[in-house]
Amino acid sequence: MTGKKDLFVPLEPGKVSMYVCGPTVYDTSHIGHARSVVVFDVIFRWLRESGYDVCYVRNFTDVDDKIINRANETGKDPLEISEKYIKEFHNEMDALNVLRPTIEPKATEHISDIIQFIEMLIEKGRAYHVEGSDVFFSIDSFEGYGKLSHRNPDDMIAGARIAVDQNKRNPMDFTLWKPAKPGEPAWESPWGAGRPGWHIECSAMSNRYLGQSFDIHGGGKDLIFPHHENEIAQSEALFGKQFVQYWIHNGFVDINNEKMSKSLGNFTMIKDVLVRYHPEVIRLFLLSKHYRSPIDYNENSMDEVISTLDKIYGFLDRANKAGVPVVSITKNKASFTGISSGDSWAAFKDDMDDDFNSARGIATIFDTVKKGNKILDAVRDYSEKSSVESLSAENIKVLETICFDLQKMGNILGILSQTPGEYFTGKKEAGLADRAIDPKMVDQLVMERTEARKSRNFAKADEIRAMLDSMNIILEDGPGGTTWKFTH
RNA sequence: GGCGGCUUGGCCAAGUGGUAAGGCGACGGCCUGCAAAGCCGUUAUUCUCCGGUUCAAAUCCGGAAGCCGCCUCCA
Repeated sequence: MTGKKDLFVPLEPGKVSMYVCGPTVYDTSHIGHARSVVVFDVIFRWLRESGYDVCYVRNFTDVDDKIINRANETGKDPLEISEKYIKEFHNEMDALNVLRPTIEPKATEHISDIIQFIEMLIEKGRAYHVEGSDVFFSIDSFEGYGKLSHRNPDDMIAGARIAVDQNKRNPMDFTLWKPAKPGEPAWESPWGAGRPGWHIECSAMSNRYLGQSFDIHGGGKDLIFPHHENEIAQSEALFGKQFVQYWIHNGFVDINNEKMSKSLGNFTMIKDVLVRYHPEVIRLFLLSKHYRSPIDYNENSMDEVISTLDKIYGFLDRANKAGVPVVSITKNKASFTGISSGDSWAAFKDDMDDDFNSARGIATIFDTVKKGNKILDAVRDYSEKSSVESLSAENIKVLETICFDLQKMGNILGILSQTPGEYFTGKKEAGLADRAIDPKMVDQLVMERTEARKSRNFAKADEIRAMLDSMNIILEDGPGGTTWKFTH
């Protein structure tokens, strides 16, 4: 509300109530939806990690003009449309390793809450019903209108782009309830059969689950006006107290430096991105910039993030092979009992405590990986046996802490959910499938090269390596033998 | 027209008063038969420009330029 960073103090000690505007389920979700969801997923995870009992509500708008239009276009039932896209949304978010919110309410399941809310607004003189038309919220009845978006209603040229409904007392008044046309989804109400306007559902549902006043409200930047402004007006006009303590708005995802738009035809859907990239690459990318800034989706950036994730898993793999047990914390919490976190985790905590600065958190991950690699390098001479004994007990302990810290950080960002073995095997399989390469053939060539190297026939060895290189395969001669991987 | 934001090395990107994190790339070195990976070092005397405040500014204030978003459905 201040437009600045403020110290976070929840309304109720130890508890956080958070409401985030979810999607209108009329179409496939795009990368921009993914950013919002992933950003708030990390915020949710971090608040929980910080010891708060978090009630996280994210709604589905499942009744709306766009859904009705889509239904008319396809000849399907609106409910069928919304169900289809809710399911799709869930599948994609699961793939992105997004935790389910505490509650995911749907507008259509809260019609009576909405009607009651509107009735109370009318009673208080904050809303009015125009016979044969909509119920409108009267912005003149609410003094603070425009305080979130810093707009003065008088300055806004209402109706500059669309015709103003002549029934409105003030051109800026917005719809709370609108009558249904024949065939449209409708619910009985004191104002006839109809359906809710867009903004009212969030006021009604947040009130239902979080109360008249709650801690955090989030959503995309574009929702600031009019959506969130209108929510404030509705809720504060009715309850007379501050609606939300802290507003969090995430920035947009651009595609090759252009805004996603229908006219440019550059809508980038989550499912398409998931085909191209590992889910954790997508998450890491979405978190590589501060959540408030715009982020640009392009091939170059994605390639960079691939290297990033490879580097982190690469270290875990190295540590694992050197005898430091590495298991995924998300899958195996119990095995981490008894290990305490170290300096790296403390640094990461500072990063995240400062307005959820995931970009800085990722830098801390790099520092941590470097620290670990350094230790492994220092004992490399002894690593030929690649056994636990080659590392001193002290080193193992340090490395254990480093790996534990990394797992904890990964668990907040929603990455490192695989073991390094699973990760690299998965990558290899994806590469093989993409390129239609037979792994047996690769293994055969690698073996031949190993033989050639043994007999010091380096010319032949290099020839084989060049051949594999042309198939985008890179060899790594390590203490445990030669391994290979795809360049991306 | 109104409102808000952004401008940091070749690229990506942290950094809201104390003397420029991190990543990618590039170059040099260690390691290697040669590589790869990893590690070490180098790569912005300077943060779009011009003024001002301050002992001290990328960070605060004023002005200019460029870019972007919102004001209509939009994450």
